[in-house]
Amino acid sequence: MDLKQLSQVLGLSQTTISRALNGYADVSERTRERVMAAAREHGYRPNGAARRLAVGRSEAMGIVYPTGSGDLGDPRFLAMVGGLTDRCAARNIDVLIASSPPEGELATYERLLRNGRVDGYIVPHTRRSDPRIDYLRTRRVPFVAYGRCDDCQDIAWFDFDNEAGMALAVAQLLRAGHQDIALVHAPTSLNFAHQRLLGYQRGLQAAGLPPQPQRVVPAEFTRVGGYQAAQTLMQSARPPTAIVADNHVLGVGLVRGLLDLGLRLPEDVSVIVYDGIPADSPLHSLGVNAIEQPDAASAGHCLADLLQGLTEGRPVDALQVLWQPVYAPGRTVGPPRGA
DNA sequence: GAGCTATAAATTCCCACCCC
DNA sequence: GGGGTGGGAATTTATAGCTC
Repeated sequence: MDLKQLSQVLGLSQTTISRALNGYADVSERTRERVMAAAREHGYRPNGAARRLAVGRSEAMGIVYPTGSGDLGDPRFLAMVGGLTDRCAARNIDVLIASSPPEGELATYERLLRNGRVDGYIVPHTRRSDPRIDYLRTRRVPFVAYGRCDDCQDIAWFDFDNEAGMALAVAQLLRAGHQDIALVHAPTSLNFAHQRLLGYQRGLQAAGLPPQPQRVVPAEFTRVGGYQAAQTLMQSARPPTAIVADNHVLGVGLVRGLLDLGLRLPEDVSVIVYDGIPADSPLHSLGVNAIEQPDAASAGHCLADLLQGLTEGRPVDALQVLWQPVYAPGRTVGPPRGA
């Protein structure tokens, strides 16, 4: 049943029915109740396409992820999306996930907007200099960055304190007696990797240790990257006594690589993985020490709330949220070998 | 084939009507 | 006269159908 048919059933205009159902104050309570009851009885639901046409909104928000990033196999990303979807669904907003080749991301953002498919965006995996953010800022499209960038004072964002988290990891290893700590990190064009590198340097500096650039190993943002980094570090003439992986994708590969080299954790080398080993990995049972960003689903809720705040016109500086990561003890940090 | 018109379904601005 | 109530018409974009 459509609006026209419902209006014929009730003997009221389409206007009155629409306003009664949408909570307008200039409809009497008696008429509203009558309309609501008839809508329930006849199973009336506004036609979504027509509604979107009339209000000029898609009532959907988008996430564009580059193909090959591995996000859809990432339990943390999926948990965040789950939380985001739950919160948006309660507001009758859909979450549209679009994949795009990395070189075609901006075109995908543009296409979804032009076709009226989304009203706003969540921008994941922010980069220090991020053309997606520059584009959305120019187009004046509501968006929330999931992560910060170098120039993010005037945008809404949600992030974890990556620098503090990595400094915390280094402090834990120092406390266990390690002085020779390596970092395996994702490309520092990604903002989180840049901040975690700063945290690593800050952690050493706080302990009065000199910078150890030879212990900083850049890797591809893949499990293979972590695996190769394990070999690079541990097959060198003087391997480190401890390693921190700056994310769980690299971390899984790193731990697999260390085990394949016949090394014992923590007797031969101590390991901390930022974000931890995902529960769906066979390596999860090792109990790898971690820096954790608790409750990804709540992060999704927060992102939805920030986007809502943006569309309600709240000031941007009230829409910048930084959560603190925590240290999760495990069984892969011990005293340095030979100690 | 080009150009114009009608139509779809819902929202919403503006206004008319009714009754106290 | 004014508040409460409800209706007319414009609006949105894509598309089918019609005329020339």
